[in-house]
Parts: sequence; C-alpha cells; structure tokens
Amino acid sequence: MRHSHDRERVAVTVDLVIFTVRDERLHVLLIERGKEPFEGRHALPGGYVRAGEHLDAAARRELVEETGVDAGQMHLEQFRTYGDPERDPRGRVITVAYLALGPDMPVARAGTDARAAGWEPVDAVLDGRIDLAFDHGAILREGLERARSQLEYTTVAATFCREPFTIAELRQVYEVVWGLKLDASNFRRKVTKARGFLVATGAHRTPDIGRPAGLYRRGDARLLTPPLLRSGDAVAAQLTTLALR
Amino acid sequence: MRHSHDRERVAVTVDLVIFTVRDERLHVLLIERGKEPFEGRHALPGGYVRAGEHLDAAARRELVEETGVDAGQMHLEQFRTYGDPERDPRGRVITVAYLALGPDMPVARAGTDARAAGWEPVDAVLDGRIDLAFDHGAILREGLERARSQLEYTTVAATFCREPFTIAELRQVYEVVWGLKLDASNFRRKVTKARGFLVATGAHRTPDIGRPAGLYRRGDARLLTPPLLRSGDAVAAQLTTLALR
DNA sequence: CCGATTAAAGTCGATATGACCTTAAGTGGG
DNA sequence: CCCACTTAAGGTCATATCGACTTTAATCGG
Repeated sequence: MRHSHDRERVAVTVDLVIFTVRDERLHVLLIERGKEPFEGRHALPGGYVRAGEHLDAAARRELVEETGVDAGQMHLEQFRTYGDPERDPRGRVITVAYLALGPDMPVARAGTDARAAGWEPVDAVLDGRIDLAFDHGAILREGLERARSQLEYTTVAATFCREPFTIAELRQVYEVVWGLKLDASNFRRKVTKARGFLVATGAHRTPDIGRPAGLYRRGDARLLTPPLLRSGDAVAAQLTTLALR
Repeated sequence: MRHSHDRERVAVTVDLVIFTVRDERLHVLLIERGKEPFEGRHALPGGYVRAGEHLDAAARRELVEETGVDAGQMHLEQFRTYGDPERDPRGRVITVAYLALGPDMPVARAGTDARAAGWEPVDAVLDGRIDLAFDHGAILREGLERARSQLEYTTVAATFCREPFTIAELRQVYEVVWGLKLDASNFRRKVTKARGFLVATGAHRTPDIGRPAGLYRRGDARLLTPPLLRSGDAVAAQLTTLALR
C-alpha cells in the first residue's frame, strides 16, 4: 500500500552550532534573520544543501560563508538530523545539524539571508533571553550536551585554543563548557598523562604577572584515554536534558 | 548566486542497523533485495520516509514492518545521516541511520521490497563474506562502533536481554559486542554497584548444571555511572576505524 | 630582597581496578 | 549419601587512580 505520495521529496538544510570561548564564557554564533519566516529573530547559521553536494561540504561551505573563517581550523562534526514535519512553516524541510568548535575569531560577514551575525552568550539562549527561530533552541541544547560529552572522551577541547596554548587556557575551556570549576593541579596531571593529547613546545609564555607557563600544541590523538570525566555529582546537578550521546 | 537549482529536493530514507545476540555471536538483521539496484544483494532494512512522517516514526514503522516485533521492546536511536550524492545510483537519496538493539527474536516476515530477511553474523559482513548494497557496509561499521561505545557509557546492554535475565547473560552481551572476554567477578561487582542499572527480582533461575543465578530487571538509569570502560589495550587492538562517537 | 601571583609538582587518604582465590548452591553419578 | 563437577557469588590484595590539599618554582613590581 505504498502510494507515490509516500516517497515525498523534501528540502534538506544544514544548521551549525558554532561554539567558541570568549571572555571566559561560552558563546554561540547566531544570525538575525533577514526575511520571513521568523524575520528579525535569532537563528543558527545554515542553509540549503545544494544539488550534488556532500552534507559535510555543505556544512563547511556554510561555516565559511557565515564566519569568513577557514574551516580547516575548526572541528566540524555531524551530530543529529531533525525531521519533525512541522518544524518549518514553509513546508517539509529536514535539517542535518553540525557541531563546530574553534578558537575565538571575528565574524567577517553576515550570511546571505541574514541581517547580522555575531557571537552571543549561550546562557542568553538557555535562560530564554534569546528565543531562537524554528527548533533551533532544541538543536542548540543538544549540540551543547554533545560538546560537553565530547570533552570527556575526545581531545576536541584543544580546538578551542589557538596554538600554542597553555594548560590553564585548556582548563578554562573545560570549565566554561562544563560550567564547573576544576582543580588546576589534578587537571594538569590528567591531560599531561593522556598520551597524544598535548605536545610540549618547550617554549614558555610570560604573563604580566606570575610564573611563565609552558606552551603546548595539539597531539595527534583524537580519543582521550583515559577519559576526563565530570564527577558524578556535578553531572547529575546540571543534566537537565536526559539526551544521551 | 543561488539558483532555484540549488535547493534540490531529495528523497529521504531511514536505514536500520538492528543488532541482537544469538548463539553467543553478534548478529545483524539483513534483507535480500528483491529488485534493482543491487537485486539479490544483502542490505540493511529500511525505506522511504512518508509524507508528514517523523523520522523516528519512520524508523519505528520500518522496524515493525521488517521484523514484525513490537518496537516498544527495542532501543532505537538515530546515529548518523549519510548524504553522499553518489551513494544511490537512482539519484539523490539521503538516509538517516538508526541503531536498534534488542533481544533475539524470530523474523516474522520479509520487507516489502525484500526477497528474504534474516539474522546474519556481523563477522560475515566485517570480513567481506557478505558484501552489502549501497554504502550499507560503512553504515553497519559505524553503527557497530556506536553500539560498542554505548555499552560503555549507557545501560542499553540490558535491552539485548529478555527480562528477567542473569548477570552472566548481560556479561555475554558485553563480551559479544566488544569481542573480548571479561572477568566475571569484576564485571558483577561493577554492574551491581552502578546505581539504577539492575534491579534484583529476588528470584533465581536454576540451569541444567551449576549454581542457580539471581534474576534481574532493567533499572531506570539510562546513563551508566561510573562507565564500564574497555581496557585501554583491548580497545587500541580492535579500533580499526578511528570514527569517534 | 620582599610580597604578590601564577605555574608546576608533590603528598596522602579514599576509592577503584584487575587478577586471582574461596565459598556457595545446585546437578548427576557411583 | 557422598563426591565430582559446574556455575554463581563473594572475598583478597597489590596497584592505580582520584580528589583535596600543600609545597616549591619562576616571574614581576616595588
């Protein structure tokens, strides 16, 4: 009992949750929509997948179009596809959501359909001060949860840092993304012990005040062994969404 | 510079990687294709998303259609979307891949477009004895890697077991999915200590031989704390694919 | 030289882990 | 009825890891 009607052809978009650490807070790149629907509302950057285009290529292209930044410096990873038939008032549009992590950078230009683009504190979305268009609020929340868990099991945290970086800078990434304070000494012990996470350059950076800090680059490991787990109590306290990895 | 051509409308399918443990080996549910392309070749069960249908609903519907089993008993989870423009010779078709885990069960019927459906050992696909249609081989491999990592951080292993089950049965799930032998004593200590993983029924099951084993049901925890990690050496040895979670 | 500041390394008790051993509770055979 | 056999369940112990905390190191401004 399959009608031709069943094999609906749908429009496909990619949407990007682009995180960075700026002023000791987690920020997400948002655009202000320049046309209906949701004109004037904030939204995730993204756009239609073109004919014959790979999904990853579309994500990479949108990343460059919205930020003007070389996508090669960023970690880009698909994390979920959203296909609620009612999610877009214009009709059936499914979207493939990507997570992008990178160092702080200026936003070069606004997107094609956007009035403006800029970094916004993630808190502002989570507490409702910024209400995103479509289902982008839910997508952002899931992207954040994914990013948090990625920090535990992989070495992507280092992609938030511009090389070379100090261990204190790396620790700040964990603190900002997880929303927790970490013990500096224990953190150092773990990340330096994890094989392939950090490569010491031998150089040091002398701050305005305090002892100079050793400088590091990303190692070639992608999986973090052993993982750097949030302590059980802390996780339970902040796990509002029960979404699994 | 955006042509109407850019906003291609594409067909969307769901494909399911359905795992179960049978005869102490990991099996995957495959169909034999009844028509071109790839007629006669093995493939993952799946099909077109219908007009107005949620992606999860489509996956659940296909699961029931292919296996005849109540989807409520199974763990079903989206894990990645595949959109290579060349992945389907008929034209642009993107597919949303789902992982389904459940206890061993008879396959009730063949799928609509399928000549036959049945459980096949995962090994047979991994070592090339079964060559899947489309990019289903790659999808299966990624689904397997996802399942392996899910066992570490979540309680889904219990969905492989028909309730009530013994700790030895649960341990066998880990051993079969991970392809490792585990120490029975240490395994017991960990899973019984993890809060919310197992609920003792108080009843016992007397086997043909040996001491009766306590029977358990799934607890309500979905996240496994602390996680049950594969030992570092064992993982490195079998991590052929570097795919992250 | 001193105090302030931050980096880096060390201490230590509590807890977790892996390898191994012992005891428990059934079965069937002689 | 006892015994050998099998599997479940629990215990032992040396080692590794973790979190909280302390100590030492390097640099600056005065």
